[in-house]
Parts: sequence; C-alpha cells; structure tokens
Amino acid sequence: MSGWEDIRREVLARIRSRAWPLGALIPTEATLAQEFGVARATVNRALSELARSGVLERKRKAGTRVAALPVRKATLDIPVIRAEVEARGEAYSLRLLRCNLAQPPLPVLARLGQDVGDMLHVETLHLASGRGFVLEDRWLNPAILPTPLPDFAAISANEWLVAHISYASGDIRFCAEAASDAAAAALGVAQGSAVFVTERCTWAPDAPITWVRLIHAPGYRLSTVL
Amino acid sequence: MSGWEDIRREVLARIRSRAWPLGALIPTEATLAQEFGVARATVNRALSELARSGVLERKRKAGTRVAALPVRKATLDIPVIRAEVEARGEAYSLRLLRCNLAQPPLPVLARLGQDVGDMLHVETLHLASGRGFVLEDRWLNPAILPTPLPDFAAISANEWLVAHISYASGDIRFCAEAASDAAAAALGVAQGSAVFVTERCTWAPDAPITWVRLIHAPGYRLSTVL
DNA sequence: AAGTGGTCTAGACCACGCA
DNA sequence: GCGTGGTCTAGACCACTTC
Repeated sequence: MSGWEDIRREVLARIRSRAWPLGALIPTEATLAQEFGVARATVNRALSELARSGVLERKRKAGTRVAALPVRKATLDIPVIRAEVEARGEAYSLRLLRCNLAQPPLPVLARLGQDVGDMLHVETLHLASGRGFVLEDRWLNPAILPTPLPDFAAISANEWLVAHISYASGDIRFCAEAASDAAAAALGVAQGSAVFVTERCTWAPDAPITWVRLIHAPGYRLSTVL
Repeated sequence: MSGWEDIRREVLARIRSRAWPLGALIPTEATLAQEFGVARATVNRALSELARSGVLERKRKAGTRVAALPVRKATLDIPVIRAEVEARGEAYSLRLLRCNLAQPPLPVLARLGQDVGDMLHVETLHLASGRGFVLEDRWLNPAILPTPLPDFAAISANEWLVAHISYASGDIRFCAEAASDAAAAALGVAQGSAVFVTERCTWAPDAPITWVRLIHAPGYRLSTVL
C-alpha cells in the first residue's frame, strides 16, 4: 500500500478535494517522501507521471504546482491500416490506383520543407470487407526506396514503411473536409460528403521520407480514453 | 554520455539499422546494463520509455522484443477552448445560447450509461475575434452542480468544470460530419459544410458528470508530433 | 547562492508468466 | 521452478532556475 500508484492516487485525491487548490504549490518531493514514508524516488515517479498527464507542472527550484488551466493529455494509438481493419473483424484488401514518379504539388513540398525533385506518387484504396475504408494519397522520397521498387500492390506503402524505415519522426494532423469528386468516387460515397482526413509527414534525420493523406470513409471515428 | 536518453537513442539506432530486427527479442536489462556500463535501472528507464511509445513490447519472463507491427502512440494536448483561442492570438468571447433542465436524448444517455433524470442542457457558442469558433452542446449532471448555478454566460461550462470538478476520467472521440442547419447557422457557415466534431464523456468515480459535443468551425485542425 | 526536481547507482524484493 | 521485467530504497550528484 505505498507504491507509486498509491501515491499518485492520494495526490490526485488531494487535488480533487481542493486540499491542494488549482495553481497552488504542493510540498517538495523530500517532504512528501517523509510524510508517506517512502523513498524520494517513489514520490518522484508518482509526481512525474502526473506531470506527464498534465495535472501538475514541475520546475526545478520553483517546485511543483497543480496546473491552473489543465491541458489534458490524451494518447492516441495509430495502427497501420491493415491492423485497424482486422481489429474490426473485417477482411483487409487493397487496390493500387497509381504509382509513378512526378513533381509533388507545392503544398506537399511546403510541408516537407525540402525539394528532392521528383517523388514517387502512390495512391492506394484500402478496403474493409470489399468496401472502401481509406483512400491513401502518398508521396515518397525515392532516395529511401530500394531498386527494384517494393510491390505496393502486394504490401501497402504504409506497411512497407513501418517494416523498413521504422521509427522515424514526424507530425500528424486531423481535420474534416468535404470529399473531392475523385475521393468520393473511390470510396463510393456521395460527392461532398464530410470525411475525416489524416495528414502525416515523416522525416529521416537528414531527408524527408514521405507525406501522406488518408481520407477515411464517412463514419470513421478516432477515439481514446482520457 | 550514458544517461537513459543516450541508451534510448542507441537502442533506437540498433532497431533502425536492423541489428535488432522487427519482432526479435533483445538482450535482457541486466545484459544491456553490463554492456553499457550503467545500472539496470537506467536501462529500465530507457526501455520503458520505448515501450510506452510503442517501439518495444515488454513482458515479464518473456523478455523485450521489437514491436513487429508498431502501433505509433501520439500524445494530444486538449486545452480549454479559451486557451486555444488565445494561443492563436485572437480575442475570446462566448454566447450562451441555452441553459435549461431537460431529459437528455437517448444517444447521450447511452454514452453516459446511467439515467440520472433531467440534466442541465447548456449550449454555448465560443467566438474567436467575434467569429464562430466552436459550438458546444453540453449535458450536465445537476447533482454535481452547486446552487445557485454557476453563471455559464460569464465562464464557459468547459472552464468551470476544469476548475471545480478537475481531473475526472472519461473518453473522447473525433469525427467528421456535415453541419446541421442549426450548427451551420450558429457558426455562420454553409449548411452541410464538413465540420470537425469532438465528443467527450466524463465520469466521477460514482456518477456521470457531463457529455459534450464540440462542433468546430471549418478549417479546424488537430495536430501533434509523433 | 541555494533549493528544487532529474537522474544515476547498487542492491533488493516481488509479480508475472513461461516451462 | 525460475527468469524476466517492475518497483522500491538510500544515498549521491547534477542541472536548472529563481533569488
């Protein structure tokens, strides 16, 4: 009954009960360690976790305070599309719509921040039980690809990348858009339907890897627990 | 040069270079501690962080392996709406559109999982520099509210809650929808526009607190780094 | 300068989950 | 069983930040 999770719970209880009001300084790690009868490292673990989830704000010398305007931090799981489809108990398949070298449009270049000349343009339709699930529009830096090219009709670019260029850094954005005619046709929905769009950019330490836009079929939801 | 972050970097490098292939077992903490010349706790910290971000999968006795089908984990910051508007350098204001007791509709009850009778229905329009930014449709459990009621025309329900019922648990979902006529009118956009919708549910340990739907004006984006 | 959190160590015990 | 990761301890040093 005095693991770091117990201490975390107790600290949370004091915050909820207003014993430690929003914005207030709380006692130092050393003090709490003595009070709870544990090592300072244990208190540190509990408080660090709370800081990570946005409940506390910690600064050296300044001490630890209860976040005044809490920024909740939620963790999203971003699986590869095939895993996502199979997790729903549906059969996954894909259709390669396009795969050719071309000059990427300006918005893509702008997001990648670097012009590497022609890039490989790959369009893939991901299907769940034969119905359109996600339309993927991707630009790949050819410098990171092997020759001959992987067969993107057999393994999605998505999946090839995680298996071969794994663990790059990048950013991700989500927004809502009206489906373009082409996207609506590919997904088999009414043109102009509201669709959920994921846009991702990834870089190797030195060069851009890929820019990708995923247009999800209507009804798609992203969810997580707080 | 041998903090846990250095070890984390080195492990990531070995994974990227395929010295440790996807799905493979990696050496035990004790072994790596010896190899790197650090305490086991330091290796543990590095590997735990990598497991948290989805790069490694760890199990007692079974050991640590490189994730075969990595599920990237991204962290989302979910700020209070006012902070979000002000972070864009715009002036925040709000308009209270509705605040009355009523029986919540079935979908809301279903999500809350418990019927507490009439709930307080609060509709708020959040404005950024006078333009519609978010339309908030909220149902509150009156049992958690003080009497007299907080003045939701002065402080948004959103903000009142984080200040008074802070750090509850809940879940959150994001999706794209076509704006309803009422929502489109309130936000001043064309009816049927694609809008980004956030739906959140929060519970106290014993009773539901609130269900809320945020309809964001077109152009809204949720973003984070991977 | 001094106080606070961040990290590291060396050792220990425990909980889980394979065999 | 028994090997592995998960956690705890007591102590130490360091880095950052405010004073």
